[in-house]
Amino acid sequence: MEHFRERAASLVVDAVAGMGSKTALQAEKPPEGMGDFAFPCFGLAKELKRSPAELAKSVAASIAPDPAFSAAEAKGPYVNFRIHPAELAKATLGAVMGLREEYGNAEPTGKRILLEHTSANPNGPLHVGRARNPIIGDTLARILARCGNDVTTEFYVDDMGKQQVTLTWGVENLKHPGEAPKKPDHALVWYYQEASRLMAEDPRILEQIDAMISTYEKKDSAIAERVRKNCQRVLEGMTASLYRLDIHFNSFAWESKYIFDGSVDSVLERLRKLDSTAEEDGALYLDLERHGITGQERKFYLTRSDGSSLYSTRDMAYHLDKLSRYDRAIDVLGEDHRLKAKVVGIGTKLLGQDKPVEAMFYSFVSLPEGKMSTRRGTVVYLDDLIEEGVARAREEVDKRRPELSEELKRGIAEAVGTGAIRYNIIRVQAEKQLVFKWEEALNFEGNSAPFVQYSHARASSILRKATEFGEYDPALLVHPSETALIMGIARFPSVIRECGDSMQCHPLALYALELASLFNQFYRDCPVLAVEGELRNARLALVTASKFVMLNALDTLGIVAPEEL
RNA sequence: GGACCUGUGGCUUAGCUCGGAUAUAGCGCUGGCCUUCUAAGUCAGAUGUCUCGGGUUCAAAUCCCGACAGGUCCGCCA
Repeated sequence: MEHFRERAASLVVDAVAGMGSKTALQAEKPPEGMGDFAFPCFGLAKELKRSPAELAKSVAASIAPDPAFSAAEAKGPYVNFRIHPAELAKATLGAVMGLREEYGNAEPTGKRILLEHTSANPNGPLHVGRARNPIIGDTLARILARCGNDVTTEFYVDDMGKQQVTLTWGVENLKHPGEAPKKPDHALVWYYQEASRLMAEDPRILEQIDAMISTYEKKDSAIAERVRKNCQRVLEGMTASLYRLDIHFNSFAWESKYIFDGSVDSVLERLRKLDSTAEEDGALYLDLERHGITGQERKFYLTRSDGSSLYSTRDMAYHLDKLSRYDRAIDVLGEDHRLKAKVVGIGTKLLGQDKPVEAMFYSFVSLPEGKMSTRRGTVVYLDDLIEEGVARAREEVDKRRPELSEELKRGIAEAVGTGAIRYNIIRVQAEKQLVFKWEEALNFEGNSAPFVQYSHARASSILRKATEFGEYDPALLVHPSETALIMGIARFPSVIRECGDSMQCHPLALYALELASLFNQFYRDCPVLAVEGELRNARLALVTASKFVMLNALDTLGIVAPEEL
């Protein structure tokens, strides 16, 4: 596709040069039925003082004939190119058949990227608000990997915060009234909620917890041990939930490590020497005024009066460590972290690290009745969403495919239920606020994962019934539905690249939907198994290619593509 | 009060980086399509002051300024 675009652009440049201008016209997508690339002539018209429509005509007339295009003509003030369908079919199908699962992948960049995501406080199970992070993070990791990078994913475990100490206090001082749930994150969250409640009521409990924190920060390894043990258990529960969504981490980084190994101390020592930092009552702060942040936000504290470190300071130590080991460090963060991330980046830069701290942000998911809060228990847990999704998918499978084996039905239900959840989160721009609604989160039709999975299954079904096919002639694929589908397939590599460059996932979800829709139109218009001879071979090749690209798109979204639905 | 993000048919949403020809799709609504490779599909139709007001431009959903609404942050918490 890019090849054709560049070819068209260069033909236009040549034609325009003949008219005495060096302006490079930008190709854009014309409306339906007007060809494949359009070059507007308004800018050129101004330069040459001629009317755009008249100019388009003379540009079109002086374009050299090229086998890649079946037409290059003026349409009003535009010069429109139509790609030769046979040429497009040949180039596109050839590429997919050669690369198969790798089609769409970019050349290796040689870059090592550390992608930090999820990093949820281990004080209870993941809820659907927090779930936006791992789903975006994992999808972005898959996109960046297909963009040719060597990607490592990491979960930063906050085992030093008040929330974790509160949880530990609860576990050590309270007794669960009934039978605790089996899954460790669900078992432990009660202690956190109950301890938070008691702490708010009884100042003596608050004192005890504060005392634990203070001892902990003086590098008390016994307390560290106790807190970490509980974090570890909650973490096991979280990773089990994410495992079901096919989300895994290459590594875990523990916040306390950076305290105990002295790296936070050394960071503080170096920060203290900077002109940008100052002290107030013994507390060190970064003056952000010269970094364009004014007003009440300008003093950003790095330590308390007693010299102990704060969260963002430890985060600087962590990011310096990441940047020293990788070419790029990217964080997936909730929008509440915007200022903190900016300051961490300022800090690492001041300490001589020129690589930026890159981040992408998402807005929160709320419930129709308001915000989600683990402490207050006003949440929908990710585990419940997955259970419900898979159960509803199972009902559909039972209804539609009663003849399938139990094993197949179970597999399809799992793929559809979890796929629908991932797709629903990723399909919208990350910066948009989301209100969680069951019927949207578990949508199985229209703009959804099952829609794409269904098209993939249709393709698989055709190929299952076809005998082997050998040579095919792409030039036979000239039906408008075939050409449109091939055009869609040809776009995949640039969609992947665009997502990687802009660190956005939703264009890929929308692309997968479009491709599936194009396949459905082809399916409607062009019988495959019922036609004879050469055309059948060519269409089987197109079905094969479509299946690979739907598979690759779904795989990049972390969604399973079953052979049957 | 200051800073950042978001505002597109009844609902959800793409397009905004890089201004161009009829503003994208889904849900819902109206009416069609299963002796034809899986109807979780498909076709047709209705539904839009692109939050509002200015400005720049031959041309603004898109760029600039100002309002308004929702979210987030502004703690020696995380």
